[in-house]
Amino acid sequence: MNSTMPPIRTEPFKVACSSCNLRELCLPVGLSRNDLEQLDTMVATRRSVVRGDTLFRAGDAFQSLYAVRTGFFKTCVSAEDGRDQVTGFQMAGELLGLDGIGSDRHTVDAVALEDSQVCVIPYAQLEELSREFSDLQRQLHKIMSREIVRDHGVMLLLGSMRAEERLAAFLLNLTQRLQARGFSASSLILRMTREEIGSYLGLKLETVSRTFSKFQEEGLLEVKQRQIRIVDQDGLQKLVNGAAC
Amino acid sequence: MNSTMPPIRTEPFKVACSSCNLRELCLPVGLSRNDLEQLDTMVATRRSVVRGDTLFRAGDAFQSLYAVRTGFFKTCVSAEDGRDQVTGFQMAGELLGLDGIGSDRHTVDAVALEDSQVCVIPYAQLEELSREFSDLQRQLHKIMSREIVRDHGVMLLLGSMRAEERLAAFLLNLTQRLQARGFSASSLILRMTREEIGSYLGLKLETVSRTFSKFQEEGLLEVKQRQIRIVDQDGLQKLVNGAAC
DNA sequence: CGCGAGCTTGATGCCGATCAATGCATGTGG
DNA sequence: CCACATGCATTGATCGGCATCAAGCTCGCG
Repeated sequence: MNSTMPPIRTEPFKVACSSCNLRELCLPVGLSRNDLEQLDTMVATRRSVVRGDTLFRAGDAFQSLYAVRTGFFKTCVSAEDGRDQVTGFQMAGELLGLDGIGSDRHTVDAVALEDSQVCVIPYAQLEELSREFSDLQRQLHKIMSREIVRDHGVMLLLGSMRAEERLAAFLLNLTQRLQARGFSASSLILRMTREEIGSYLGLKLETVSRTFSKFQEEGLLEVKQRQIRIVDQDGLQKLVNGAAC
Repeated sequence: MNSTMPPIRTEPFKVACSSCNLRELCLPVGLSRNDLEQLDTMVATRRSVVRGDTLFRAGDAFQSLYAVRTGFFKTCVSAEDGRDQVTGFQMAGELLGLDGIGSDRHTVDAVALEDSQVCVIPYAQLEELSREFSDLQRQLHKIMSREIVRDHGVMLLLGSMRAEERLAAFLLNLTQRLQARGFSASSLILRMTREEIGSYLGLKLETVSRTFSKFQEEGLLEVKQRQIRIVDQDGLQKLVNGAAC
């Protein structure tokens, strides 16, 4: 494994956080003008990852965090026996690599589901800078804490929801995050396969497919391959809340 | 909810991290003499929680982290409809409350499964101190990152393992942590009910019970209510790795 | 001593996995 | 431009693991 690394393309031209249109969603949230300019000095490079390539793999040395600038990623853990589990999907403004801090090695694979760009955030510098700027420190801590809380939500989903509830929760979460980025709340194109959705939700791809079909029959969704239109958002929400009981 | 808070018992006598026998497992790992003394000034109080009581509840304002000094806790998230999910079990040296940083409110309930004591770590002070002492900062980040990694492991378990594998993984994890604290690697007393184990593992209590019985029949364990003796650790390990396939 | 919380065990049923076939979209080479 | 391959999605039939329902059992404790 980790045999032949593909050449890493970095683009070291100026990509200021302070003028990034994602600054209200990304690491810079809540930072002052001054703090932002400090961030700019640190986040000096981007990196492009083509669809299907990995940004990093489990076992790789941990150096940097990555903020998704454009595109879409999944992260997977895998057990020795080959089983693997998608642990999350990341879109613009979301951070990748937090798992690596604890052991100086990444513990998941991060795979681009479409051609993507990330901002490289050298971790040593981030730690240093966050010692100086308490707002940055606070923001970093919040992001990590929220990741923990998100994971707890996934555990609840995996541990106690049924297939329909899981898929409904997944779709609502996805649209909510897309909406925060200015996309439609009701219409989306899935970046991932049925199998990847299934892995994330603890279901087999056939079950995901059947559940999509069921939702369509019930008038909750319109499904055409990866194009999804949400027809009855409240209906989905009720499923998640278990109001059916 | 949160109706009548029980009186909070704090014991403000000196409980120095620098002389704590958990310092190799807890927040102070890897800190220098000097850093440790700084920690001492901050972690000034303990709090006792009797079995069945909550240390904090979802929705409570977040003020402090807590390090388990003695005893045993579980943390639970709950959905609106009442379903709840145990997200973890915490023993001596482990930190509680990280979930609260992101939103200034706790998002889980922390319940003592036996009479317990925790060290109170005022979070504002911890942030401040960790700006000054980079080793402390690094340690805090590592702890948060490891929590994320742990959660990913639970997702893998919940998403792709079968009942026997889940229980085997759970037991091995538990004994490993107990062993790190100087307890036997092969003999333990469960602090939680079958139902709580089931909630953590995404199983019903009957399934947990049956699986214990099965393990006993197969000569992997001796089970007498909550007293467990691990007879064949390798056998359990093989189950987890899916080597049975 | 008897009550009750928690545990065990059995019988049955259902949800989602598995196995298998077909359909649909995209891309590639003749 | 068509023929075919390939990857992904859908749908059906069947199976199995775990949930559910329902009794007893154990043990600690008032």
